[in-house]
Amino acid sequence: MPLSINEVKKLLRAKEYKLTPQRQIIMQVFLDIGDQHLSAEDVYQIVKQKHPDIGLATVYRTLDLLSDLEVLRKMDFGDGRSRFELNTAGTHQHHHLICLECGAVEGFDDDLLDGLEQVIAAKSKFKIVDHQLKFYGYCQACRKQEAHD
Amino acid sequence: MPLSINEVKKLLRAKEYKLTPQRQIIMQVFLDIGDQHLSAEDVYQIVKQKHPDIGLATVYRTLDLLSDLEVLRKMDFGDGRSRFELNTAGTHQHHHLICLECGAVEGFDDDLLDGLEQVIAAKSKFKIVDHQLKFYGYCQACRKQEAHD
DNA sequence: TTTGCATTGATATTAATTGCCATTTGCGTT
DNA sequence: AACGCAAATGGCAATTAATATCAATGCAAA
Ligand SMILES: [Zn+2]
Ligand SMILES: [Zn+2]
Ligand SMILES: [Zn+2]
Ligand SMILES: [Zn+2]
Repeated sequence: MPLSINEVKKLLRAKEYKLTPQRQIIMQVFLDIGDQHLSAEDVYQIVKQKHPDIGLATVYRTLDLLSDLEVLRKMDFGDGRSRFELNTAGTHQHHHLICLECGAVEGFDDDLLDGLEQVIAAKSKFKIVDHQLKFYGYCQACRKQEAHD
Repeated sequence: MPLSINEVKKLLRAKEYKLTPQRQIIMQVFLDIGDQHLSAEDVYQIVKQKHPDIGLATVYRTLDLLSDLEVLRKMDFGDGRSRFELNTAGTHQHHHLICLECGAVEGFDDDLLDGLEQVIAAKSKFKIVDHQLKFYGYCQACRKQEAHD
């Protein structure tokens, strides 16, 4: 659970990576922005405001690197681009509600599935290490505007 | 639950669509091939063997059309392309195991989540209409070759 | 047969991501 | 402080899935 840049630095060092200024800048975006799901382009636009000389390729590389370190979590909500968020709670407890109307994504943490992995593992030959649960529906704003009930 | 071409024809007719030869050929791939998850390119390659004059665009269009009719189900397993499968059992009961080593995908049907939607809906402001559950791990073949236990 | 309209197939286009490579940077060693 | 070198960067080309475009085709009704 990396809460600070220093903890990220330790994780990088442990795998012989450096905490470059660019990596620090990109990491800071996620530490600042809170509970949001950003695409690579999102991050690029935010970062460019204060650091116009950063490259898009570096953003992609850094997001992948931080995902490998499990500092970030790479997700796909079906809109054709990957999205990234801070991996604070363990992956297992974090799930998503996705609005079919406007695409809004809301995260929530719950461990209701923890027992389920063993049940599934017993029925199959898989060694399960992770899971991902997404709910699709209509958010409150869209429910008010259209008749989705 | 469309088991036959005729049932698909009815569903198409109900929405003013025709069962063209191309659509029938593409649909037949899924009826023949059983429990697999095919990309548009996969379908295109299979279909081209006996019908070399079919176009890739038509494959894409037909897969989208059949997904709209809920004859097929469009899925994403994180390998950068959409995959399609017969939508026999309801979507709600169909889930997937994905091998992190070789990418193999295994489907299984289970209704263990049916009660969960209400629990989540109660905690959030979403009107939930669907969900998707994926498990990640290592398939039997990969477990034998590498030490993943 | 003629007209209208959905469908098709070839091709161009879009958009996210990755690959490539010359240049720069961080950092340990002199 | 200057050096050497691998790692990292930035700009841009290349790739790739998917979509858009559009002329040609085919079917169905009049
Ligand atoms: Zn919404
Ligand atoms: Zn989230
Ligand atoms: Zn495997
Ligand atoms: Zn399946």
